[in-house]
Amino acid sequence: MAEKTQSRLFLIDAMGYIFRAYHAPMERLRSPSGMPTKVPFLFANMLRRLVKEFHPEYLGVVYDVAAPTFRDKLFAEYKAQRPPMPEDLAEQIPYVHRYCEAMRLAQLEYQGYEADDVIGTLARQGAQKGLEVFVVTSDKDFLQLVDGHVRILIPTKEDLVVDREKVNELLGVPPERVVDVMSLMGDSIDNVPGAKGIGEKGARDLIVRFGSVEAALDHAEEVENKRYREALLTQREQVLLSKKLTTIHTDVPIELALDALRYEEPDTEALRKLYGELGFSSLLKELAPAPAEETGEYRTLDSPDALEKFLAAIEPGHEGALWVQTAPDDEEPGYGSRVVSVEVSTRAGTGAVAWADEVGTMLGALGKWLGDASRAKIVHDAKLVELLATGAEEPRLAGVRHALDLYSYLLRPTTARHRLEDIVVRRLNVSLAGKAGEHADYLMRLAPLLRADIEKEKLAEVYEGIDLPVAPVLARMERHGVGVDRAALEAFSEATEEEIRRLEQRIYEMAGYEFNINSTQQLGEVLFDNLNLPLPRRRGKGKVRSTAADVLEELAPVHPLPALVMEYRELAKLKSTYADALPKLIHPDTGRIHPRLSQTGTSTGRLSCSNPNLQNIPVRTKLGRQIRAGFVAQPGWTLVSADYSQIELRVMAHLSGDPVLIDAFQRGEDIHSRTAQEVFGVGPLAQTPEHRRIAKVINFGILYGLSPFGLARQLQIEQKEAAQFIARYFERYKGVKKWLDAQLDEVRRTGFTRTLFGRIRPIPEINASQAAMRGLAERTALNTPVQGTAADIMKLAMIGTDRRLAEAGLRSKMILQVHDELLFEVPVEEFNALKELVREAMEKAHPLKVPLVVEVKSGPNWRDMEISG
DNA sequence: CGTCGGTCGTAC
DNA sequence: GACGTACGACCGACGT
Repeated sequence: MAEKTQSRLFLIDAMGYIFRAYHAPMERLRSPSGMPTKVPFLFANMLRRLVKEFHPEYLGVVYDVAAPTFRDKLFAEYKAQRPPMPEDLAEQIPYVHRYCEAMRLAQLEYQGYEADDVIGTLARQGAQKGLEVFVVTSDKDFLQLVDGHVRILIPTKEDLVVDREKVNELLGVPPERVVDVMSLMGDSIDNVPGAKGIGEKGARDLIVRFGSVEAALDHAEEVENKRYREALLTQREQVLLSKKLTTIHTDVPIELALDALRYEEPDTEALRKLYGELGFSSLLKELAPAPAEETGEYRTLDSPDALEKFLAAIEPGHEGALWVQTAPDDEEPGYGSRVVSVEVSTRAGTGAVAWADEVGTMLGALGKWLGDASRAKIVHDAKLVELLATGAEEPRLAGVRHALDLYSYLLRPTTARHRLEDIVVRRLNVSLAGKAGEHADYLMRLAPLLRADIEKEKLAEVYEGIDLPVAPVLARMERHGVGVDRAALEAFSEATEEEIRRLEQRIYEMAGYEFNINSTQQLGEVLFDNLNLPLPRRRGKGKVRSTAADVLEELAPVHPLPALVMEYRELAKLKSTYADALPKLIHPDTGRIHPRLSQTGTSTGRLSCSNPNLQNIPVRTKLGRQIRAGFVAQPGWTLVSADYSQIELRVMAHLSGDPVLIDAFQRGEDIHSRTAQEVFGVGPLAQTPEHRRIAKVINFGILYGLSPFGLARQLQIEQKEAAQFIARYFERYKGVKKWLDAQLDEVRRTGFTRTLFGRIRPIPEINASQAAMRGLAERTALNTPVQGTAADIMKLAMIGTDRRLAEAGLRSKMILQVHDELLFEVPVEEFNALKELVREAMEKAHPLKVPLVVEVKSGPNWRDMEISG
């Protein structure tokens, strides 16, 4: 440890920080109970950083008191325009206090004095006592306090320390002149008027020239700039008043009581409780592990027989919890994961574990209970239990009543994680101790809590009717997997490798040297520094200039290199993401790929797919479609694809009730052509392909909440023209416009969107103060009910199709879902039966005001599919 | 040497 | 800034 020369005193401008934190863009941050928490969170993080980096010996947190101060008397309007504190800020402040208490920090407030003056006074006194003083604030006013002993610490990511020199750098004047500059500039936040017409630059120049506000006022006549001169001549009183308001007093009659400010070890238990309550899991992790808390009685079932007896002893009608434990290094268990133990529980506070040392015997013992639908079960991940604890044949898992991952997802679809550990921390504010049997115990404890929430939020129907019943369907899809043609993918990889190398050489030659084409930074240097190609306006928001496809496309007419890079990128993408990656995921036992279809991976209710993601296999370009040819049916079977035609636009027709849109779909019209007719007023016969193309872009854009800007960019037209198209669209589809407006209204009021089936998505950003964030929230609020309703319908179709397949005794297998498409692997002789069965199941999944239309195709692989019937 | 945010590109 | 939802490869900065 370095020798300490001087003790350090930190004075924190709490209210200043709190206001800034409140305006930080983290609307999502909420406690498990739904209260916004960004203020205490950022405050805690700021202090954590500060303690870690500076090891303060003395520290005080200074607040303002809600009482009139001398400034109020001095200037009635001072802080007058400040609106009353927003409710969602006020409710967070007590938690800052609680945090400070838990940290055992001194909290200071003095009746009748503002935090500024208290801090100023304490800082001076600290300096006089020989302390090194840091004032933690982002308020520029405080820069006037800086001297040899007092510095300002601006709490940002890098925690900027401001000394005399730095003040000069920031404001262009030394600390003694800060007040003068500020009182000319004014401060709209603190309602310090300043001089109208003089901004930061003007203020600095005037003070540098004249030395003080008074001198500048006295020599106003000499100022050449007319605006400044007039301002000084006409606003003398206001400027002098501003100076009084800005000046921080360092002579408040208070006494620095150092002993009270000594930094002490925090009260870990209080912190733990607070972090748990607020859902600060990252901070919680940093604390020492929770003391072994009142854990249940856990025991070991040391034989399959004992497990069977345990399960048999569960009274009919009584719920039992089941946890399937996979290998600890298996972060995302799925098909093929190894089961190391199973845990069961019938009463909160108890749990029993059975170790699966003999593969299969343990699961065998479970079978009877698992398959008995009259025995209600509580599990975490129903799909995983189905996948790992049952075989391909009967008995399957039956009688699942509570699936906690689905509960968690339905309640908070935007929360990143829904692991049992995460839910335990969120709901019960403890972390698991790692004891065998504990998982099943917590399933029992949590199930009634989450179930109550589900009912309160009116989510039971979507749970019972959609998300729970689709889980076993997904499990069977994962288990069956998808066949791939390894040789075809490897051949593709080799062929592209050669072509990629040729392209690389040509690119290097053109650039004049070798570089990493995959690095946007290096590519940017080649294009914009060396070749001096024109920088596209306003692209690239970081330090790296954008080299995205649309930028390269714009550059293509100027130079041949961008086109080569685009070609290189297409090949490199196909090779690395698909051709090389897919064969690695072929399962050694089955020779097939078993992607994970996640039911809790999206905010809208869609599925997501990973390991690998088969929902983004190329289809647009000819080259890309070669990858698609790598997905094949086994001999004697065929692939069948059934996709919904325009499902999202149909959903919007239904939700909005727009008569024109409904009419178009009821007549079975080409919807893009109809939109072209509505927007451009040209009938189908007079339409050019261009009309329809634009109409198509508009139709899709509407679903995403597009702006004139976005439409103009995509269509390469003037923004004004794009705005006309949109206006025209809404004129013709008035019902759509009305519905979209009503959606926004509702989300602004409630903070939630809902799909047709009641699935919710919280959108707290809808009332954010930052326009960009609010804009995104608004578009999200428009898109989610449409996308989510379509997803719900697709899940219903999957449930119905799965049931009909079983009833019909067909061997055909549903193997994949790609949002509006279902893929099946079908014995050729079953094809005709399957085709009608699927069409029926999908088109009748749920009746809407418009028909749902399904197109069925079949073929030997996923590329060469032909329409049939 | 792992983690993580940024950029890019694929799908619907 | 500027059109919604995903997953994943790659780079490069950062921390150990």
